[in-house]
Amino acid sequence: MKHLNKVMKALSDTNRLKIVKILQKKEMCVCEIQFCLGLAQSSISKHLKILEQAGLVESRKKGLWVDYFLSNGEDNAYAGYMLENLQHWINDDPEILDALEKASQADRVNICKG
Amino acid sequence: MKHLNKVMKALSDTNRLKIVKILQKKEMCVCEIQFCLGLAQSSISKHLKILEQAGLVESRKKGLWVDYFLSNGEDNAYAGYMLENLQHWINDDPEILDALEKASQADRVNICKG
DNA sequence: TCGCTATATTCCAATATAGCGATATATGGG
DNA sequence: CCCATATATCGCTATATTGGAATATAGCGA
Repeated sequence: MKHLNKVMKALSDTNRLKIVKILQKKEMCVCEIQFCLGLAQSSISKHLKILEQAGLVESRKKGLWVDYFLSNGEDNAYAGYMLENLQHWINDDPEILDALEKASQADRVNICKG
Repeated sequence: MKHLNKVMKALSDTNRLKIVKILQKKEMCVCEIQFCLGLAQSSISKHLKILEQAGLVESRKKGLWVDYFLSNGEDNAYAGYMLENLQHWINDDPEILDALEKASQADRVNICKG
């Protein structure tokens, strides 16, 4: 039950739902995600940690940047099922659409280094 | 997104997960659920209200008792999907098994009235 | 090594949540 | 109407969560 509980807690925050939805489009670094959501950098980092510990996302260091992407569900089966569900869910929500729109504009080179 | 968020929040508590799992077996009144979980009656009532407002459970007055049962998902599609998922999830968890065992013994006439 | 930058962590304030006891509400029986 | 019972609500405390500013860490280039 612990694994399921972690997944549910991770997905019970709207900002983390937004992160999952934009990562469905492409993998992103922290500053790109920050650009999409408009929260402080530390808040994004914390949300990503919660998602990572629930087995929903994984990360890969790429020089200075850390790329986050959706997990394949190997680590936590419940996470895999929920990610599959979320492919089809809340695609019409205005806040999600807004975040996705920003995600399509997000480019780490323009966002950072300034 | 609000509907999904309510469902996720409702399912992000282990006691509420237990309630959903035991209601999969049979509908129950508040005192029977209380017997299965071992929480105060007011706490059970509050959990049930949260589950109800998320569209996961419904209730039916039956004299002094109020029977709670799983929703059919008409009210909130996300609730319906999650209830379907939960049919297959955490069935081997020891805490769930314990609650289910208690549920099979629970009989409102013995539990209440003194 | 030194600085610059991207990310992680720590600390703190504000708010939300879970739990319980006490009380209120509602129903059925006498 | 009055009492007993089942459930809901209120008031409170302890804990968890969220968010941000400040700081620490890590990698890159000069």
